[in-house]
Amino acid sequence: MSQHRPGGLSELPEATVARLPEYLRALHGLAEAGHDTVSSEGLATAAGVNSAKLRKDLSHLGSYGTRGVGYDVALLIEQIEYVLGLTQHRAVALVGVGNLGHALAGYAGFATRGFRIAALFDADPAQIGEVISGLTVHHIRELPRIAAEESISIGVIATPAGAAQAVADQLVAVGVTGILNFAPCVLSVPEGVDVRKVDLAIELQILSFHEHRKAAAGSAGPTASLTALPGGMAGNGASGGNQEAVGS
Amino acid sequence: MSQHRPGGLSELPEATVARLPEYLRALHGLAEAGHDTVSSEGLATAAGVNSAKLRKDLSHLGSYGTRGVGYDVALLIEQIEYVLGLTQHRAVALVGVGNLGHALAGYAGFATRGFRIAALFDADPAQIGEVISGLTVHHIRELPRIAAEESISIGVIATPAGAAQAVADQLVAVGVTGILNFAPCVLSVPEGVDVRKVDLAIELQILSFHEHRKAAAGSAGPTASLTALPGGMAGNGASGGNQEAVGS
DNA sequence: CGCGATTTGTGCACATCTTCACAAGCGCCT
DNA sequence: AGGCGCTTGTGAAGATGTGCACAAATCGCG
Ligand SMILES: NC(=O)c1ccc[n+]([C@@H]2O[C@H](COP(=O)([O-])OP(=O)(O)OC[C@H]3O[C@@H](n4cnc5c(N)ncnc54)[C@H](O)[C@@H]3O)[C@@H](O)[C@H]2O)c1
Ligand SMILES: NC(=O)c1ccc[n+]([C@@H]2O[C@H](COP(=O)([O-])OP(=O)(O)OC[C@H]3O[C@@H](n4cnc5c(N)ncnc54)[C@H](O)[C@@H]3O)[C@@H](O)[C@H]2O)c1
Repeated sequence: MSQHRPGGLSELPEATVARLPEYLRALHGLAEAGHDTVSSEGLATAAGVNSAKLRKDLSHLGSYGTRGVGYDVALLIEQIEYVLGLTQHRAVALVGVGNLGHALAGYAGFATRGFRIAALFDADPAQIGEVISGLTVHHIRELPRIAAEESISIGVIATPAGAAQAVADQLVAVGVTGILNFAPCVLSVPEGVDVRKVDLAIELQILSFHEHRKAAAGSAGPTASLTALPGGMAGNGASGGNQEAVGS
Repeated sequence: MSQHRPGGLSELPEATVARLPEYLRALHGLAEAGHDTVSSEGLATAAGVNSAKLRKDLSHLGSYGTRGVGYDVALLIEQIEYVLGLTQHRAVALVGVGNLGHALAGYAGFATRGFRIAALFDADPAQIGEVISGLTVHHIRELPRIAAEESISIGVIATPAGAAQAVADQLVAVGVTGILNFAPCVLSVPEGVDVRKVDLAIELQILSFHEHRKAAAGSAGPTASLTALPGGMAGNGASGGNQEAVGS
């Protein structure tokens, strides 16, 4: 047969990488439910995607499905965990144990899904020394020492936006090359460092757009255009001129 | 001139919609810094995107930039807020005030970016009646009454995964058509209801993949292939046969 | 041993998104 | 008034992602 040579990790399409964790979660669920094998259709449903897409995704890993049967659940879990680099539980540093940081520090999903919170950091003297879920909060200035001891590879930033860039710089300085940023700001990092951002407000605003769109479609008919645009005169009088986009 | 007819909200590419909130955040920063106008290059940098992409995105809104000058900051803020439906502060219901829910309930970014937490819900009798950031926690069974009073349009789910689908069903039943789900599970909802999901573990796993990839490239040269694949024999002996994908 | 039922893997066409490159438009300065 | 430099808006090409539809492979069964 083709043998296909899985190529390199670099050849995995980014969109596929983003879905593998979802497949993994679904597979763990299936394994707990006692399934030994699963069809692409079954797994696709559990993961909320199209089955053809799922098959194509899995084929990129060199895929060990069996025609007429499906995929071996345990084997597939192992494959995906390997590809994602989860076989070693990576050490994660969490910086900023405020409102959100406390919740994250106590989150069980860290450990159960391939990670280990290795250390907590903050800059506020009042927080230093506090123990959260068995972990002591260290001053951020201890980051270099602890990063070396624990071989931190991923950093999570849960500080206010104003401090995020400075924290990112410090993380990069101690060798962290993957950052998950909860602060609502753009981080600038050297090439080779990956940043992913989670912003609650952005998610809500995207939902809001769809609410708005649905409402407009309902009230103004299927051809609804940008009705009642704020026009141009509000902020400043300049550039006025031509905003007759109203009503239609 | 072209006049371009902004078409409808429906014509905005989804990728563009997902970036508008980021532009909006950057614009607010620029406004506070005292800028009246901004070039596509400047705004693109502040938002962390390519300037051509930004211009194309803005052109979809009918865009009122001025050649040779740039965009009027205040006007653009207004335009984007209108398109995203933020001119009315939407009412949000938060269900599940555990670890994460507490952090979300106390999050100031809700209010400052176009939303109003209208009510908190939980199922745990121990939580009912508690006041968090000025809001009382209600029993989930009061959802219908309160949803009607407050005209909730968006629901946030911060319950354990096992309860998420039931909560989603209840939200949909009271007319919510936009859901932000923090529970690690797939929600099934009727057509017309939008679900967005935030999963911390998935983000970390994607970062982990890139760490893994970078490490492999470094140690095994640029042509690094899926070295040391777990092989095929672990889960079960079946389907063995042809896993000589090792080394090569 | 062969056949039919089932399910994978993938070629292909289509859709969406990104990026470049540049003409057209605008304001400022002389 | 005219020219110049700057910036937008967009056509076109390429890259990436999606989904259909079907041949190929495998299993179970008679
Ligand atoms: N709370 C939420 O639900 C929520 C949701 C989405 C996003 N966010 C974002 O997450 C971030 C944290 O939110 P929060 O509500 O936990 O804020 P917070 O103010 O409660 O906590 C911030 C913590 O960061 C620490 N800190 C400040 N500067 C630091 C530095 N230089 N180094 C180390 N630690 C530092 C502070 O001492 C504090 O403990 C913010 O950027 C916020 O916008 C929060
Ligand atoms: N804590 C985190 O940092 C974090 C991070 C990412 C994702 N999550 C996810 O967010 C969710 C909540 O996490 P958590 O740590 O806050 O959990 P938690 O157990 O602390 O809180 C869950 C809350 O939901 C309530 N609840 C349970 N069933 C309910 C129902 N049917 N209706 C209404 N309320 C109900 C519980 O009473 C509890 O207060 C989980 O799915 C978790 O996986 C948490």
